[in-house]
Amino acid sequence: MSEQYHHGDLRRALVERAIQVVEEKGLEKLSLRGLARDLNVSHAAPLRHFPTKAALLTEIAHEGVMRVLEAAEATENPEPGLDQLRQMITGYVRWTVENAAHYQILRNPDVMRHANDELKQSLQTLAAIQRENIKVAQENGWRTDENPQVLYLHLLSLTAGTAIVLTDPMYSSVIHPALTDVDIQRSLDQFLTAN
Amino acid sequence: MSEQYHHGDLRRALVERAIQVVEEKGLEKLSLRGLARDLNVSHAAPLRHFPTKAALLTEIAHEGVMRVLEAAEATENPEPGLDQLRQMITGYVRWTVENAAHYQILRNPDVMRHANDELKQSLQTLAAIQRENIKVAQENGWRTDENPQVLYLHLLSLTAGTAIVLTDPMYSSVIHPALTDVDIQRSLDQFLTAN
DNA sequence: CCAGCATGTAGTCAGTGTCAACATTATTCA
DNA sequence: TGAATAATGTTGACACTGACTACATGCTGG
Repeated sequence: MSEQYHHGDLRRALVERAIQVVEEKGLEKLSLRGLARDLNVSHAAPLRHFPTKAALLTEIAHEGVMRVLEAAEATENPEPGLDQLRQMITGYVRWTVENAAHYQILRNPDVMRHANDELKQSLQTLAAIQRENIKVAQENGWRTDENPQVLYLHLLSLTAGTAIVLTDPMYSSVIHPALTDVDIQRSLDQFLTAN
Repeated sequence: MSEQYHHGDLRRALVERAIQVVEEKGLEKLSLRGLARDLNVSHAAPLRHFPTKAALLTEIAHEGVMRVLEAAEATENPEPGLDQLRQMITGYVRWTVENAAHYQILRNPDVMRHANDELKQSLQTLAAIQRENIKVAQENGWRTDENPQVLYLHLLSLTAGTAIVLTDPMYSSVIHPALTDVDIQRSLDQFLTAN
């Protein structure tokens, strides 16, 4: 058991501690050297696992998208069509609310500027699933005469927007604190149940 | 005409150059010292106008919210009710698309963490106007039996979400490039025209 | 077993935000 | 008007950061 020199799984520890730091102190306060200190490791050790700070954030973002994908796909008894679409949206929003800090890293514009192919690919996959669900819902009679592109834009805006409104400090002072899960679901359903 | 020592209106120049830098190079690359260099002024001069970098961003954010407010209120022939609501949403989204860099600063979580009362107040004003417009629309027969809180959450999510989807690089690879203003309007109208 | 690789360390560099001490210009009011 | 004072700008410093290099240590497979 090498207690001192080698950490064990520094790579993993960096990712987890980074998310924790963003929760506690905000993205602004996240630094590689700070992480190194927290993990009792020299200031340059993180660079052995991530060549750059942006690479660390990219990895975290990629992991976030994968988790969102799981959450959006974790539908119970997915009755194809509108029901599946509904569960997907709800799953997405639920994950972002429960992982607000992780989600904040994921939607940092500077992360996307350095996005690697892996991250881009996972975003494409998420988009494909969303488009497919819209298609199936339309085949099952939902808004049959609406342009799928328009429906996709609306779906994306509503899910991302709801996630942000519920997690971003910018909106916390403006959103009624007594908002319940039922209210959130009702808001999302405005889009789904309308004909 | 003091050409050398005094700048003239350094405060204003800092705000404008900062927005420009974010457009050109991203928020990540914005630095007070860089701004000072660009404006041919010593590295500490900006601190005479903004005690901290966060204060500069806060000021820019505040100005942004004020402009959004104008854009959201600039309704032509505002027929009270749904029409006014519609024009407000469209104005908001249009401004964000035309001022994507400015909007990006505005919704930086780290800005909100250091928000001053002025900024908070302007956000409250915007929220009040949105709520009021919903109330009037409901009084004029739109979705009369829906909870106003739910409608407000939905409105906020849809406008913010649409703005972000259309301006954030994260979504540019996923949104169809041939999306027209008409498509965007149709997406927003999903919420408004439904009964 | 030991050669090579993965991982960690120490030292350094340029760039940054912020502060304090000082310099210059603008403004106010006796 | 002119001198005190406020506003604005400069210089120099400090601690912190991301990143690079050279070196040290531990691990693993031929």
